[in-house]
Amino acid sequence: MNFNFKNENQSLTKYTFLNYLKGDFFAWLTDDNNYLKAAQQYEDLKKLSYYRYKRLKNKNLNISEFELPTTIIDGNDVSDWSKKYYINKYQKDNFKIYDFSLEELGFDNLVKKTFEIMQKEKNFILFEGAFVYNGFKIRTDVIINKNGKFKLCEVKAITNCLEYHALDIMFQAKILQKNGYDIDNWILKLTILNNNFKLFQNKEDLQINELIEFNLLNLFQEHDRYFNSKPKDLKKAIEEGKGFLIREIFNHQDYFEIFNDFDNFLEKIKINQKKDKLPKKDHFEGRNFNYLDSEYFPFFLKYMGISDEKSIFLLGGDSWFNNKRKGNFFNIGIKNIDQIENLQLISNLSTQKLEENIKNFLKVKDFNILKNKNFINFLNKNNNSKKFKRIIQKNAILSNENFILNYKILNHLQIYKKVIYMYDFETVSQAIPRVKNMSTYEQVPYQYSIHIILDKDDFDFKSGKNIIHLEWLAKDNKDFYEDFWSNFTKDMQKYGPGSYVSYNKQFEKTIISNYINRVEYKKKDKFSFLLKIYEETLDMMEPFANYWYYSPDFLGSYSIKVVGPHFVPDISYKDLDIRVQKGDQSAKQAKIWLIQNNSYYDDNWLNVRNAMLKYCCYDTLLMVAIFQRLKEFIAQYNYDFELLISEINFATKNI
DNA sequence: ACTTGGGCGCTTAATGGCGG
DNA sequence: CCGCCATTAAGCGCCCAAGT
Repeated sequence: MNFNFKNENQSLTKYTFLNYLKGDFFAWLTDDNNYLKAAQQYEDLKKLSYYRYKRLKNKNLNISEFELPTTIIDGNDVSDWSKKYYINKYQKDNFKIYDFSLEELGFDNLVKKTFEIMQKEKNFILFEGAFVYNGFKIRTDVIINKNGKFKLCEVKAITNCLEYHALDIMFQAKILQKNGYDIDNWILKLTILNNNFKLFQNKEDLQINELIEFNLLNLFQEHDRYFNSKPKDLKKAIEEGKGFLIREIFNHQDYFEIFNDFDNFLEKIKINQKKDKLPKKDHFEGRNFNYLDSEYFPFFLKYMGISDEKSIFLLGGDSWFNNKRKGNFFNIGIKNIDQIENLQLISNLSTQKLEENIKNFLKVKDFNILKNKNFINFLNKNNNSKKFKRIIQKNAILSNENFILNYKILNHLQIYKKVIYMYDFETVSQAIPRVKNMSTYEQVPYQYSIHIILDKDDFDFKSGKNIIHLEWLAKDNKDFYEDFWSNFTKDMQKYGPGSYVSYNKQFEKTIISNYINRVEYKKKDKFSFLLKIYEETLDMMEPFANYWYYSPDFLGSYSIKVVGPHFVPDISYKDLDIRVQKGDQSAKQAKIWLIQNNSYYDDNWLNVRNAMLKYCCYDTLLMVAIFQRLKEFIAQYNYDFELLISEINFATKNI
């Protein structure tokens, strides 16, 4: 490899710092200059983050809203409203307002301007102040000065705070300290969204933006704590003094050295970022293995020479196979799936509760357990195949064969009635809701698709025999919520009673229950049918989530996007409109449309709408296809029910 | 009378799957 | 980014027996 990168004008920001905590490789690659030059050599990198490459290649390129990730759309939205929140909150104090977010002076000039305000002014609110220390540039979301006392707030479009949020704001605090500010006497707060917020419809005639403003002081909350994971009740947890003070991150054992010897650490980062090629790597490092979730992960593996075929990183679908554990396995030399053969794949606790013969059975090595009749019968009878998913997963990969519990699947398929309604909701969630009575990040349904099988014993998804497709998509962004439900209620009864089915029913059930709870003051009987759907909905995901059918192709996943193509590889995304092809694009289109409120309703929207209609039928059609294939598959077998109900007789000679 | 430690069951934390 | 769900790991109080 004789390829050298010359790095000029590197950008050192708080993200450089935060990324470096995850690992030097990751930090190096997330530098724009480094990335761009590396991408010229490694084609994979271009494909992995197409928009990033496109943006960096052509700096003058105007990225349209359609190309912005939804997190950016929400981030900008929350940023805008947080300013109104602070202006509103300190209205009575008559503070001076400085907003540098739209200034085009260049960073150095902003630093000077910020410095002047910080020195001379008293009683002000400053948005997007600029500071620099030792080459590291930061922009502070909000700085408030009240009678000489400073307060720094970091605004996040989230409803809880984790360790990396604490690191984020405390890095800024450290830079301010190095600039000579006495941060020990500053108030440091994380400003987050209040998930109890509701866009109450107090006055009928208020426009949406007026309504948000009306509820504004309840939209945000400030606090100074972070948690290892999200508490069920954040408010209660804070009141009880749970969690950790963000200030204390300086004394956290993992970060103590960094913040105590800050200058030295910054130098280490600078040296790393200036390296002329990708840092060589043969093991995973960092304080955690979170960076394994990065979009660049497939590239990491390839660069480290890790083979795709039997890598332990293929194992997923189980919190036990978390990135940290897999990374640690790799570091101690367990790199391939066959090397985990001897590891205890079931927890001690689970093993203790098993019958002795099963325990012995699982100890056997070099034994094709997935084909063993006794094991299959044991799982068919005991409904606990999910407990053995690691074993199923590992052996399926090693033998490259499917694992099937016919009896379980047959039982599941027999529950379905003659007429089957396969339904799917398309929803959009926004950090700050634009639909009346909605709360932060609440999923708003704007589109549904229903495939109806008129006779479960006589249909075909390819010819369309006995298959009906119904769909609905909001026509404009005004008050579509009620229309959605009245149309859905009507369509779900159109061909009489039947089974109601969705994939991962929990999601659809939540959407329905949100609506039912919201309108309970209205006549109950009007919603009795929705309640019936809520209670009776079957889950097409069940055979896969419970490992009754497992293919090595699944790699631990049972998402419809993995299971669908396994059964019907001939249905593909190829025919779909380019505008809704990529991942979550459909939801993004709707989100833009909702956020823009009334301004976006034009011809462009109508084109997008047509594309969205085309896409929506895909998932429900897949459900019909999966149902049909599963039925055909099971029909091949002759069932020996005598065997299935007989005593499990373990052949001791095999143990 | 007091301390210590193992075993037990219950609760809570941590992780990652699913949908969007 | 959200909520919800499942599994596993860790923490806690409790009992009881053995030791000091």
